Amino acid sequence: MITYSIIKSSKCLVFFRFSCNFAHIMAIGIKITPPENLSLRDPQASKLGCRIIKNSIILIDELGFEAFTFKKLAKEIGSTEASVYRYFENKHQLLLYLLAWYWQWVNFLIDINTMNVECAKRRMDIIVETLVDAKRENPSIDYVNETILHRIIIAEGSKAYHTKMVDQENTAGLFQNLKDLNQKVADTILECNPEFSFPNALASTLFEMANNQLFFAEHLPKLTNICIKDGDYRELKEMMSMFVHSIIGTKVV
Amino acid sequence: MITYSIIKSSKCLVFFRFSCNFAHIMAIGIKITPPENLSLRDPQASKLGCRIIKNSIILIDELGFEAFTFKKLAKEIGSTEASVYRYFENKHQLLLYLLAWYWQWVNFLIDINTMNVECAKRRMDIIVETLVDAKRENPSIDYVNETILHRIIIAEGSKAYHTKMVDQENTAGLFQNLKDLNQKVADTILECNPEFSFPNALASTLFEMANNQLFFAEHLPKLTNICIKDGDYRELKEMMSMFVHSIIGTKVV
DNA sequence: TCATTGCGATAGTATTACTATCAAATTAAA
DNA sequence: TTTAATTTGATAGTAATACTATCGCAATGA
Repeated sequence: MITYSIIKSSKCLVFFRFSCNFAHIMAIGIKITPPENLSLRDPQASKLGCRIIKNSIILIDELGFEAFTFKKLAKEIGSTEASVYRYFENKHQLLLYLLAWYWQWVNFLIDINTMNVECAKRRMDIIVETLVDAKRENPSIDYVNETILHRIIIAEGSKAYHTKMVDQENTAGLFQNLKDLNQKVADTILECNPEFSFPNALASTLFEMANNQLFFAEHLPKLTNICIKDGDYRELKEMMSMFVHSIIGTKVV
Repeated sequence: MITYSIIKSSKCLVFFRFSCNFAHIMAIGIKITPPENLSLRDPQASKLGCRIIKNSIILIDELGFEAFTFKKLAKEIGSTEASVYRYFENKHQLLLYLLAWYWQWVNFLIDINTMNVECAKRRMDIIVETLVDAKRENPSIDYVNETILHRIIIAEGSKAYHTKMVDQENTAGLFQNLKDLNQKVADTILECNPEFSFPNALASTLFEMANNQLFFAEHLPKLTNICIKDGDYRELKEMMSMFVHSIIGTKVV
């Protein structure tokens, strides 16, 4: 369950005064809390912890997950390796933490983006848009750059579960946020067509598809027909929307 | 271009005598040749090279790619780390070699499985089946266990391109076999519906989907509706077939 | 103000990911 | 069949990684 809370800040209040359009209400904030066993202590509860989060996102994006080390991170934030290890057991746990954050964040974005949208087909399209382009920033948390985090998800996301510890980690609940997100999308698919037999499989395919096609468009263009220029993701959104509605045989109400 | 050749061996000739059904002609062999720059020297040209291939497949499957090292491999085959390094620059290159092998192998399997099948829709279904269940073994090469290799592809395949060197490696042609395979599937999609706009994107989605759904079925069942028991992949094949034909709007001729 | 906790500093270990060298063994060429 | 070239095994060594352990100071909170 996600809890919503209004964050107070002068900047946000200004936005409130100028617009009632959801897309501009920057004052809606959310406290994201990855599972407790994804860190040795809550990084959001201390300054060092927040610096670890913030700079690990930047550094993983910059170096790639393989070349990223706690030593380099410590140097970057002017701390020590040992201090970083007090927050996370290892870099894999840190990656899982960031992913859990992201999954929860997308879940929240879907909630606010689909709020008050009656038509299930339209909600499905909004979900696709959100998966492809989860770029809205959370104004209440300045130590997470959602745009860079999204790049990490695209490039490194699948490494979260492609390990020998998957089963163990899954049992420990470390993928709960991903499963919640999957279920939310699956439920919307079922609303489009209650007879559809594979809602969860389609939902997970959509996640992977969004990330992979973005990755291919940039790095292996022969594997896609999508072209992304100037941050315009419309082509991918339209393709995915077309795929989804073809598969589930959405009937427009 | 793949070259086909008949391999002679007593075992294979026996099969020849008993059956003319393609599924049982085990005497069709294929020499698979990954790009030259995927190894420092051709491992298939020496005994040690073949032992490296054979046992790296077994060991990666056993330990997972992260825990797999050349030292452990050397110990396994009774050789030395330095000797393994004479064949492959590092374990990432070895993984790429194995994947290139696999992609070429699946390409070949699609060729023989769809041989003489006129109907494009039927060929598409055979492609889906082959992607999901590339389990036929190549009798002419005993140092590659295709079944175990398939497990590696499912568990580690995406790590091939999720690195900071993708662009460089792609320029060097290391993903050519994957792109060829993708193009073959894309061409068949276009045969089903010449108007279809996203053949390559759908093809790459099918590859990822086959592997991911198999992985989820085993490790993260909440992310799929597919259930695999006793090696029966029919449910996945049927789901994917349904997805494909819904998307491309196949017309049965 | 006293106890706890967090942090920085330093040290140390086993493993990883290589590179280099040399001699013995094997293979290919003459 | 001898010679030359190549391939391997054996050993050594290095820089980096992935940690673990200890200590004392500083901030915090009860």
